Amino acid sequence: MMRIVTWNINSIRAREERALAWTAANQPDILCLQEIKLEDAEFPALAFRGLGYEAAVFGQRTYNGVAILSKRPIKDVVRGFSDGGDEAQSRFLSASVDGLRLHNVYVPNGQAPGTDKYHYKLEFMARLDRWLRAHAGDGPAILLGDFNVAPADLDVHDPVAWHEQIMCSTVERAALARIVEAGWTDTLRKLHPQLSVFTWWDYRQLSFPKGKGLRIDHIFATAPVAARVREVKVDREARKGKQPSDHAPVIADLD
DNA sequence: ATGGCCAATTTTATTGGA
Repeated sequence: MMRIVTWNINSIRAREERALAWTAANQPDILCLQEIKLEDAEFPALAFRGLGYEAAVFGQRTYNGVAILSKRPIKDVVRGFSDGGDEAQSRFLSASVDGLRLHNVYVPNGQAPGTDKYHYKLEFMARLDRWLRAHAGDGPAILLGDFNVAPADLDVHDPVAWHEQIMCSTVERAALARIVEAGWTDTLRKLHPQLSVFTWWDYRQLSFPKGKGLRIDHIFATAPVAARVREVKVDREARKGKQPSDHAPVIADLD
């Protein structure tokens, strides 16, 4: 059994204790974090080492930053796309653990359709698509993280209210579909085709207690890995209590 | 059984998140 988790932690500094306690309790083999919001040197690697984890970090202060934590050795780390393009934002970290390739991504939010940030988001997704097609290869791999896109109306608490809004627009969904169609399986949807389940709830307006969420954090896998997936779930417990992240962890258990 | 934005910086306002 192998447990792989993605979690937008929304500042590891603000949530270090919470992240450590959750990790100790849930024992992921691999934990991929987004929005760590600090530089590599400030990442609490020692604290995670105390729980038995190695860390690969592609940090950035204030915004962004991604990390991979693993019980087994992390190899062949790629920080950013290293494709000659803009690396001003730390949003992509790729590495191998026991022959399994992991691609941890934090897609830009995009603010609102039509804005500069929206176009940046679409460019980032096109760049991710190109990078994966060029470098992902055909071995066992997982693509996971905060994609900031709800793939379908089933992933939205109120599809009418969110119609063509950020994270739900037709163009964003097409950009994600373009990435996925290269050979990635949405592991949660494979196991739960009709389940309404969310991974993010706005801090405002009692969104979490009211169930007003979106499914924007995903774990995709290539076919041989997807065949090993036994369960995928969202840990809503982690969204409760004092000072939670606005995202909940998504957990995939593989044979 | 979940709770009325939050985190970081530019810090007593502003920016970005989603």
